[in-house]
Amino acid sequence: MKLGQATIKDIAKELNVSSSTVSRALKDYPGISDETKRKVKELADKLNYRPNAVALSLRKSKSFTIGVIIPEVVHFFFSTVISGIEEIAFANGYNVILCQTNERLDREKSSIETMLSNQIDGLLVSYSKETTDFEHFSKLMKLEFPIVFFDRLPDLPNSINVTVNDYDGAYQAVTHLISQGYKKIVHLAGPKNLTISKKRREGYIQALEDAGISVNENLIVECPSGTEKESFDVTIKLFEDVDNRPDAIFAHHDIVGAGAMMALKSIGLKIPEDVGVVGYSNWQFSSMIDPPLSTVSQPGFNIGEKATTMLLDMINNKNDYKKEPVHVVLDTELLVRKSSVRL
Amino acid sequence: MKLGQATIKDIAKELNVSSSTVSRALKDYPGISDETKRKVKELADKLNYRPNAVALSLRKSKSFTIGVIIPEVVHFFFSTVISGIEEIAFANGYNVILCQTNERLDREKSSIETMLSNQIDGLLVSYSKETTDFEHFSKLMKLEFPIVFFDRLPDLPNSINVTVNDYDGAYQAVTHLISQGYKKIVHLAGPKNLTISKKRREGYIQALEDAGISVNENLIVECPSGTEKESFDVTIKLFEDVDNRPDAIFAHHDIVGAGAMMALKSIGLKIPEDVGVVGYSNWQFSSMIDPPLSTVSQPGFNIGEKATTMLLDMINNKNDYKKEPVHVVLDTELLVRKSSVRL
DNA sequence: TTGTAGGCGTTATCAG
DNA sequence: CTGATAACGCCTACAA
Repeated sequence: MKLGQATIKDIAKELNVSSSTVSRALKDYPGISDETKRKVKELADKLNYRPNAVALSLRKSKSFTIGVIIPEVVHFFFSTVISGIEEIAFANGYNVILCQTNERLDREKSSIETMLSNQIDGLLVSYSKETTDFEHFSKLMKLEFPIVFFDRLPDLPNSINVTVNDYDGAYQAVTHLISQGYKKIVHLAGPKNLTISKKRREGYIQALEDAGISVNENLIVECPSGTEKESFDVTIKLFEDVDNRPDAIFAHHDIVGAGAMMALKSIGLKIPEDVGVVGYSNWQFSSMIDPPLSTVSQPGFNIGEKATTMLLDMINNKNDYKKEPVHVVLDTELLVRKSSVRL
Repeated sequence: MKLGQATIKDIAKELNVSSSTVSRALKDYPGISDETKRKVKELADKLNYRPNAVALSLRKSKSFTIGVIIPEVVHFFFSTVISGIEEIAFANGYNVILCQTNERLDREKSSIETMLSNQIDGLLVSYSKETTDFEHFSKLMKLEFPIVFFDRLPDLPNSINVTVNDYDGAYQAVTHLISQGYKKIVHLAGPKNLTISKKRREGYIQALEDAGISVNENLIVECPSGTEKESFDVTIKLFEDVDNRPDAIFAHHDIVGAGAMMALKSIGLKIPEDVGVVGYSNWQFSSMIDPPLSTVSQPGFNIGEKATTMLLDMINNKNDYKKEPVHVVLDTELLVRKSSVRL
């Protein structure tokens, strides 16, 4: 800010009027002579006047800025969500402050503190994998501070949530595998404390039960870190017993699925002939790997849009979400590709 | 901000001291009795006092916020850069306001206006594909407003720049292809107005010349949008003439490379036996496609870190970059995978 | 139609 | 050791 930005005062001084007159002229208030308005606007233009949003924030106790807490930008899914958030925020004159937690709770907490210091008007949150206690959120919610959670939902009453139908996505994926004749289906699951993981697991279990296949807990293996390497190792282990191998994998996201595919190839198993694989999230790469990975597509952009729209509604009291818990569920879509089709 | 946040005044009133005393006590100024300090801090704690960063910004004419302008978050490369930016900013007590331009100039301009209104202390920019005139930047630079450009560099004297060595990356990639015996190497190039495109093209040309291969302009085809579909179509066309086909492709990024690979497969050509392919940027998917795509890896995270470090130096006058144009060039790394190895 | 004064939360300066 | 005051830029009730 060495910009030497012109202020209302500067304009007032030069024109020999008061700053209130300038302020009003700039906003086309009634009861200002056209002559004055013209002069003021002209000079403002000439001086390249730009209202100081910080002063405005202070004055109005409103910053027109929303905070976004996400685990990691580099996750394709989250980057699409951010796009949606940005779009709506921008269209409504709001700024977006971004903080990634890198899946760490301490980072999450301190980011929120900083954002609050900066007087954000509301918060969009997808919390970290380390977060199991939600008091830092509930504290704010009790004070009626606007928060919308997306993708990862807290175990809190009255939270406002936007997710996809993870249960249904998983159910569809597993049902599809069953329809292709796969019988012994592994679930490479996500961290237990995430609702999305729970829901996907439930969908997996229900699909099996509805097909009359008994659920074997040994076939549900957690891949908490979600890296390719982790799922590679887990998969190798699962397929160790040559006489008793699973014949399909439902992975809780595409990277995990891709890691599993590499493992399968490395031990000479053919996809989809020997083993079927379905992932989750429709990452950018999923259609390009070999064979193309079937997956459950989540509408990330829409999630961002919807969550932001709701948050702005809350901020501007257009809608009273307080009366009941709200949970918007967007539909997933099963994308069937080669990795899971053998009929 | 229905938070009813406690202010210094509140503390002062409750303790029957002046706000200046509270302010000083909170910051451990000398000349405040330990007793007072204790009381103030205790109460501040109890009231969950949080300094109002907006008021501070106004007072100090400094917001501890930097703006970031990028084309699109969903580009893997940019998301890694953001990670690097965030990391350094956060570590130094700075916030990050993010705006994506979606490759549109009007959006770029208005984003900058908004950010300036919000009194950002500096700007990190990778401009849009539509941007050919840089006056909206040079205007600010003349006023000594701190700006660091990364990845896409403007045609401006005295700009502070961080990029990778695109020329060298391309040179290495093409030299590698030549070393594998490929002779008729296509370049699927990026938009002409981007320096990165120019540099990569130059590297491509130089590598050919150094190997004594004459450059055929028909083999340099622009893929401005950079989508899979576009490069698919372009590739199909390039290989139409069965008797006179190229035998290798150097793509200006991995998506373009992947699109080309799909096209090659669709017309029955084998990679790398018939045609070798090298991409650029090392997208997440590149190691997972079939065959794994050779590529030039750019250190996105490091670019973000470096650019932010430099920007903060400028903001805090720790370093005087004004005296001469600065261009930090980080090294790329050629990742040789199956798509380009046939010897 | 315009001006004056006060305040949003904080801190620097000057005065006790 | 502590307090009063002014100022950052803007808006608005009240006054003229």
